[in-house]
Amino acid sequence: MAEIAHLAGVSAPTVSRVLNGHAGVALATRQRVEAVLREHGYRRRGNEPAAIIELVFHALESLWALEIIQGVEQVAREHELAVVLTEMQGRLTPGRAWTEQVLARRPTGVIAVFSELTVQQQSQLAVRSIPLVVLDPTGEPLHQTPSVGATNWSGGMAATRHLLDLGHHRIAMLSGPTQWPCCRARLDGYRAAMDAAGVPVDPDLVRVSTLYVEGGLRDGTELLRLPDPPTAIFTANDLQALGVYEAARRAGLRIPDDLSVVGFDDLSFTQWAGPPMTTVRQPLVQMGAAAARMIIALADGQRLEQHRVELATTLVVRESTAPPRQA
Amino acid sequence: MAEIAHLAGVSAPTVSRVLNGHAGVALATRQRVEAVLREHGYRRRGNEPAAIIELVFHALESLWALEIIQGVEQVAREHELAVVLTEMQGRLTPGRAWTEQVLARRPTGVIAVFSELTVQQQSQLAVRSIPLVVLDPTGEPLHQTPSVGATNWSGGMAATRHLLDLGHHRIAMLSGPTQWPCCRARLDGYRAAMDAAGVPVDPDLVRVSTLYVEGGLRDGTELLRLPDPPTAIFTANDLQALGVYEAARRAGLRIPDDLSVVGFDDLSFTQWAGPPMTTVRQPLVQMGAAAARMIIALADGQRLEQHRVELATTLVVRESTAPPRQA
DNA sequence: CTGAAAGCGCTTACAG
DNA sequence: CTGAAAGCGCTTACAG
Repeated sequence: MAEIAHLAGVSAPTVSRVLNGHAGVALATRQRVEAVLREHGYRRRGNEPAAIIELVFHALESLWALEIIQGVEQVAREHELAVVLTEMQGRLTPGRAWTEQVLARRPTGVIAVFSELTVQQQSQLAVRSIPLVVLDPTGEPLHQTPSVGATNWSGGMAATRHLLDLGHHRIAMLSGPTQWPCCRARLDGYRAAMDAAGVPVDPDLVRVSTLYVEGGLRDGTELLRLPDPPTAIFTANDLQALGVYEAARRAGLRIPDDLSVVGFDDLSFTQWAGPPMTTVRQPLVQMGAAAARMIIALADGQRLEQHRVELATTLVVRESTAPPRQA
Repeated sequence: MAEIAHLAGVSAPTVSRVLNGHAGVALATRQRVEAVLREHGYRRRGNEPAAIIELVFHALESLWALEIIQGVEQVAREHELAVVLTEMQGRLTPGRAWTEQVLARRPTGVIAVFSELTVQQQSQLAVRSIPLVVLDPTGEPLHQTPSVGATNWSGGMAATRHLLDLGHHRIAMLSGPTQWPCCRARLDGYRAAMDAAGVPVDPDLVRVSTLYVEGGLRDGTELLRLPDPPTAIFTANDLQALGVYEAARRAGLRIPDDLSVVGFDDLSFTQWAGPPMTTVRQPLVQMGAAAARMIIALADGQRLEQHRVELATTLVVRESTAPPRQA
């Protein structure tokens, strides 16, 4: 520490303050010290990283989260790392309390799922050489933060092409909030497939909804009430698709006879839905495992081959899609 | 440490040597120091129990697990405790590696869900004053181990009475493995309701199945193929019920017109099933929270008011139950 | 916002 | 085998 202080041209107490995230250090000083700490891969003595991976979720609500957890658990188990799970009750950025506790635990690494850390939080981790990997980033991924995702654009494209191939033209897209890259990519994939097929996209048929059953029910109902309703709806996730199922049921429409529906994720219940759902599979377990492996590689001082890993999606055709009635 | 040294009439370096097991301390001195250390419950600084709750699951597969996790997270968050999650890949007893790692972590407490620890594991925790609470024990609950569950017997009774009240007589029960107390209690509740109504239980209509969709599908199919099939099926959990939905669909039967189905758990997808499922609600989030609160109380040295806590189940009537066709 | 000084809870090297 | 002294790697309280 004395060495760091000397190199940064400050005193030991100042380095101490930076390390512990205490307030009352000028920004410039803090940055200078942080730079030296980073260069030197500084580690407090006796304070090797704990055999812990921190796993933060914005929310723990759906099977989606559970599959990711399983993937992380799997790799963590192989490396004898404990998994500390935190849920943020829907918030996308962890609070101060979380940061403090994580820094105190000195984990081997942090995986943030569907969330983002502030620049300050990221630098606090970086200073302590705690690697960070984001799974399905919600913000503009900072070019430096390693992240894992799925080939959402291709998935959107495959789903839409499947519907086009069945003969559908009035294909609606229920998107998730488009500021989230994963949702935006699915929507873009849909548009790309429509364009490629020369089918114009009717703006009335594209809706931004929430990623829950309720969103699918509400916006699905509106779509079905249109004067010229869609014959097929591609949704941004399986929960939304389930909402569309319910909207169809209430409208007295049968799936797939009167309406085709495609989901996204392939959570386990989709195969037991009535009817079994055609959906785009995301390999969530593998995505969790990939993120954990990246953490381990980074903690080991290795350089990542790629900062952004995208695992392949695959279209799973089941019984919720069929040619349109008129065709 | 200075205090210990003073009380033992030695210097700090000597205490240090004893603590670190260094050679070169006279036996008598060592014993005197050790005695004082023990009396004072000396903890090297940084060796208090970690602010961690260990949460072990036999498996992380269903929303069932996720709700319990949420409850534990909630209480842990309030008390600034981290939750370390372990999945045992289906095994009901954790292995040696887990035990070693947990002992090294010195958690505030351990919650074992749908699983059991060996007597040795329990005593290793007890010796270190690490409290243990079991949620839905799978074995004969050792009378001393605190546990949390739901009123499964009453739930089974309520579900069955609901079907009887609708006019059903040929009511089947798809049970889970009956060596597990929660499953056994649901089955007993079913029998009790049937007996109370004076309706004899046809042994052909009681099956022990697995707690998964596949089990419900397989055994539900068999039930429906009986010469005199049931008009209603009460299942041991929602996944099984979903399997029965599929069995009915394949048999060309409509729910609830041709067959009534009651689930157990009230996982979120049940309200979006086709048709929305009548089921017995277990307050899983609260059960997780209750287990965490027991851990905190025990770690705090409090005595538990009761060693076994059972939270109330409630029947949620939706659209999968109706009077039998013949009635 | 920063550093010199003092303090903390140890451990180490050395003298006896 | 033991302790006084020095040292280590910090953190804290205070003065400027």
